Amino acid sequence: MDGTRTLGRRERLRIETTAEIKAVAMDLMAEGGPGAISLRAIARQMGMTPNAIYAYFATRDDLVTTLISDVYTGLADATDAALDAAPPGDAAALIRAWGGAFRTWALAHPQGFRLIYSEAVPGYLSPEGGAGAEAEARFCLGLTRIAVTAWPHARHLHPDDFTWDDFETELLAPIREIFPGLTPTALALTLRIWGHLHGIVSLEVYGHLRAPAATLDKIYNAELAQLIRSLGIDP
Amino acid sequence: MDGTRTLGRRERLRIETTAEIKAVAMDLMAEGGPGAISLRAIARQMGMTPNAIYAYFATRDDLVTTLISDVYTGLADATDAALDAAPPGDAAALIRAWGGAFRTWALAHPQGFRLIYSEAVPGYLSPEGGAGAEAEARFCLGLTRIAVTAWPHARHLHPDDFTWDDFETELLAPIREIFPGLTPTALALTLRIWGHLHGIVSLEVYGHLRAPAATLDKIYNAELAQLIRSLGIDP
DNA sequence: GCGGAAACTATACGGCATGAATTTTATGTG
DNA sequence: CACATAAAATTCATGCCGTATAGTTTCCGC
Repeated sequence: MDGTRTLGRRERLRIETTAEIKAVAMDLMAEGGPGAISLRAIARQMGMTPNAIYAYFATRDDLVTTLISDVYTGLADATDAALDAAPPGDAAALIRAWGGAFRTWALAHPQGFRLIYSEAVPGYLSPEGGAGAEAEARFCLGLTRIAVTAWPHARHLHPDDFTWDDFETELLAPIREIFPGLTPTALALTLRIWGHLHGIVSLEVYGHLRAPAATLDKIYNAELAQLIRSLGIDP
Repeated sequence: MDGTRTLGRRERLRIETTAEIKAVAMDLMAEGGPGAISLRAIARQMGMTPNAIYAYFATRDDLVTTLISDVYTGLADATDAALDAAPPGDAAALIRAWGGAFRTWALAHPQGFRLIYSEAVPGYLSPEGGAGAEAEARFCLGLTRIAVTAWPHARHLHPDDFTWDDFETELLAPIREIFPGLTPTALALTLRIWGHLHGIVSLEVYGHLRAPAATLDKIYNAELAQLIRSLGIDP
């Protein structure tokens, strides 16, 4: 029995309209930034009354939360796919794949980047735990995998300053289950690497790095190269 | 003759009111974030009509631009002061001073950090060249000074991949005048270091780094320590 | 074919930035 | 001191925004 078979015209329409609302919202965001997402603009675009949207999303914030989740999922999909396409044991290749996918995605979806990382929607308050929490966890898990893969080469280069007490156990448990070889210092390193790449890409996306595009490519490649070196991996 | 002596009551009041508008706007931002900056809220707080503010700032965006400039100036003052208080030739001390001042300022002024780095004001569009451009230049100049100071130790650790052609000359000229010893690769390194620290602090300010405050301190200190090591400086 | 739910519209309220016109207020000058 | 003038502030209006409430249409399952 096919589950979708039982969908009546009603629920099919509902799904399609929901998708259209999100698609129009994404379009508005793509040109105009996250702040351009408004129920009235979406309704105008769709030839509807603003209030009709309330049949699909309880509030504008609910819609934005869904968008953040979708967009972050897209980012996590991109980095995961890059990781899957790289040779699993080759830490340098994993770094180049993940790092490249991250920046490529960010430059292709600058407004999406702003949406998920800078609360750029006027009155929006993200729900507890954050909007794209699940996707963000998956996104970071990829980076953690890299750190775990590289750790045998890297551990002697980094002072072993951290213990598991430095992290909150409820967040920790699922990660340690997936990566039994993870150490506290490797986790701290993971967060720092995240920061490095996030920072460079973030400055680039927001236009603070006033250099030609080709130079920004070189700078990011230099960053990845030094990251690989700093993890004690042979080029 | 004292220049301020010639100020009449009128201009003194104007200056005071302008200052009060900015102060109230800062207060609103401190509790409620950059998005809470609204002319009506400011006017309410001051017991005025919203339109009265137009006598002091042409538009809300003008006010925001001024605020960004003020806030960024505060950040640049903080990092400059830290740099001035450190032993000039000691690159490791400069890094710890600058990096520490940067993060300390960001944690003390999280909403200011959001204001200057993430365009979090609803419909705000920053003018050409960016709002806090002068302060940002000064802020980056401090970091450049560190890179220049450390470069003799660091240069053999970094492949010399960059040339002056990689950067735009009009932005470059004033910097090269201040730092005759600056090389293109050192400048690229400066931007990358900016990215590293910006990214870690940014993730922390936005709550993406879900770890206890003490751990975040340790992570940042580990970052500064590794930065010093990666520049070939003895501890 | 009929009851009820889902989808949608109409109207309204309060908040926002801002423009134009107007009144109030203070200043410098005759 | 009185008055013209410019600055400061108010009032009124327009057009955005989210969203609450109430009413209407449409379609599905029984």
